[in-house]
Amino acid sequence: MSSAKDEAGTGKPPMRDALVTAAFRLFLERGYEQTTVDDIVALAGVGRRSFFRYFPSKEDVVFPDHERCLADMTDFLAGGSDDDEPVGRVCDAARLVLRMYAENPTFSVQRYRLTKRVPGLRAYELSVVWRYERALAEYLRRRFAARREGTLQADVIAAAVVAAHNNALRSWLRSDGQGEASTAVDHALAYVRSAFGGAPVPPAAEQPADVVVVVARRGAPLWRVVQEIEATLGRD
Amino acid sequence: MSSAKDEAGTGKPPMRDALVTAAFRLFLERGYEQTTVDDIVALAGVGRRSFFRYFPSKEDVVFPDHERCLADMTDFLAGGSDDDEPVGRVCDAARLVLRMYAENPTFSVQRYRLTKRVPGLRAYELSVVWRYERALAEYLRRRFAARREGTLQADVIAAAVVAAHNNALRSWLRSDGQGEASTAVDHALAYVRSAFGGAPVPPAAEQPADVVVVVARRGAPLWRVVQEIEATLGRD
DNA sequence: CCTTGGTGTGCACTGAGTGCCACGAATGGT
DNA sequence: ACCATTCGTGGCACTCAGTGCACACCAAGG
Repeated sequence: MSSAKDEAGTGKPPMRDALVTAAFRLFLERGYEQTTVDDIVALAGVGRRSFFRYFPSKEDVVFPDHERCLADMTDFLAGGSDDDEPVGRVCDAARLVLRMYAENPTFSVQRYRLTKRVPGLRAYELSVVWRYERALAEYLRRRFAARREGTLQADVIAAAVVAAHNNALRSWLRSDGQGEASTAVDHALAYVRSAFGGAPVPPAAEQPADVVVVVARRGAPLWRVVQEIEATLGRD
Repeated sequence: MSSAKDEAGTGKPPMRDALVTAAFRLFLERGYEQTTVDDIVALAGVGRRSFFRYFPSKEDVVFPDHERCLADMTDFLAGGSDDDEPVGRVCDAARLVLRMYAENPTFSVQRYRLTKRVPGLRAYELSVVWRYERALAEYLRRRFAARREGTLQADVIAAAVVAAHNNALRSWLRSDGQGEASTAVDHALAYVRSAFGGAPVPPAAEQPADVVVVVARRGAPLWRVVQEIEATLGRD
């Protein structure tokens, strides 16, 4: 029904947006589980089959823009240079997600209230967040390839960045999107950076590191280890 | 069918175990998605309705013991005293999960291979891990209630502990359960503790390690670092 | 004997998701 | 103008997970 014409300027399919708005209208007024896909397509005036053409599952309609945001994040991480400080780069990547949420505050708050109440949506959100975390961790693994504990550090730092980001994001969502979201996230990410500070990346350690890692073979002479530590730590 | 008697000593229902073994036999030989619940109950020789009496969903049969482990973890965290160092307590709680995996190495490895290949099971595992992480975070939030950034630190540290634990656990699972799982997890958790200000590395490892990693915050007193190294390295 | 109560089972139903095919509207080549 | 292809869409039937309900069985106990 209605127009088969695309809106000028955007190449976006209007049907997809119609499904999202119809779905959220029903989700908000009668609940997620009480709304069937048939209800959504009836309200949107489209066939049931078309719903699953745009969204592989009913849960996907709740997170319509995350696929795009994930692609942006991977592009952002792939586009950096090797001179970037890895942890800072990952924090900037996390800010992309925040920006997406901040673009539609009311929508984000509605979705937050929905996912908080529906266990199935919380579980689905976890898989979405997990993909972001994996993207960050894979980037850090590449950057930390030279380190001895590179994969461990990459996984832990990625998890910490995501947790800090989500902590700030959720507090912003809980306040109905009042205030500037970026300041809270900056603050949370600063905490992570203070814990994992710019680590000593071997080739070019430009900025001073907060943490120094020393690896010693068991049986190595103690004076040699102390000498090594004093050289890097004692200067502070 | 079969015995209606409980096995002496254990109050476990035998039907539940029969369903788990039947399910895994089919999952391994023809895949998870290619196996229906009807197939499982047919092999186990029970009614279809009984499956859902023991497992709320098909995915739950893959993680039959996590509910119990989560209860153990919350009990463990609730049973501590206020004198405990919070981060260390949380690390010990994480070790409970590792212990559960290590109790049945072959089963754990089979399940790992399964969850790695099936996206639906990976998503379900995320929700399981999330509940562990929430238990750790809630504990830390209580312990950090006095701090100004208590909830942030609690969330970030819990996420880091879980990530470190999972990193070590997965590397152990990838090696078919060879070697001692606890050493890798101890190592990974030591990294997290070093990053978040707890004591550098409190307990000396029982097994002799080939390398000793010491992580020190810049600005920490040198004598303290040397003392820590001497305690672990010098004893050899 | 007839109650309870717990446990296992059969049946019918809802709803998500899929495969297949048919229809109509562009598009494109001759 | 004609046919052929493609694409977006809708309709139909089907599988399968999960649920509600009722019934059968078996214990203990009046």
